[in-house]
Amino acid sequence: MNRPQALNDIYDRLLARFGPQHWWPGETPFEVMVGAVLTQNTAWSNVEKAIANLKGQGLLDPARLFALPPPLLAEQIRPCGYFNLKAARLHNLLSLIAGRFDGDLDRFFATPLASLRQQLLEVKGIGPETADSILLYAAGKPIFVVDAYTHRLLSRHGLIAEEEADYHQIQALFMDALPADPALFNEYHALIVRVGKEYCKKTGPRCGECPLPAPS
DNA sequence: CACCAGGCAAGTA
DNA sequence: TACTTGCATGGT
Repeated sequence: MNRPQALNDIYDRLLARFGPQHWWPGETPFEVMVGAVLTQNTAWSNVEKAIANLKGQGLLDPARLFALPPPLLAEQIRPCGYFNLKAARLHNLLSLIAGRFDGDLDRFFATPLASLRQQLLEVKGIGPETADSILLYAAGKPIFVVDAYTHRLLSRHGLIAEEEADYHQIQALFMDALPADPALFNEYHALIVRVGKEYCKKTGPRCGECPLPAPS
């Protein structure tokens, strides 16, 4: 079976088994964007605690958060780990939005996709996955998000060679195989995380109960 | 106790 | 270019 068909088949099986996932967890685009930075190499349950702190302090707002000195921001996001690093990274991102877009997230997201992605990647601390998560889940752009689960799933099912697994190559596999539909990209990535958390963890995979065909 | 979780950048050779 | 390391909390 060719790869585009395999990827479409996997989507159909995941959707049939798990149903729509309603991602990304977050009430506003700004909250989603902040969550994308805070969840870097971190369990989402810890990010929730950090977001709850910010919300409780009334800080979940571009101007308020940018005005907060990074050491105080770090204190609020402590539960999600790497707090000094992430405070600086968030501040870098907020600085871009404040400086070039007057703190207006809608204006920032109205930037053409290629330019918007490039500007995100120029922020120190925003790599390809964080940029694409913001583009897809906060801005609603047609970009496929590749993460550790995506990489692992394709590798375990023999759809990529381990060393071939460059971020943009994996992204291209999905974007070439699927129509450029943000709702579809959203759902597919969410389903990959869903099956990954339950059956395709780094250690202890439970392939026998996984709705996908067992790896060969 | 060890290992893992929706990365990224900086350092080394 | 290709590895390696630091960053850090909370759950299993």
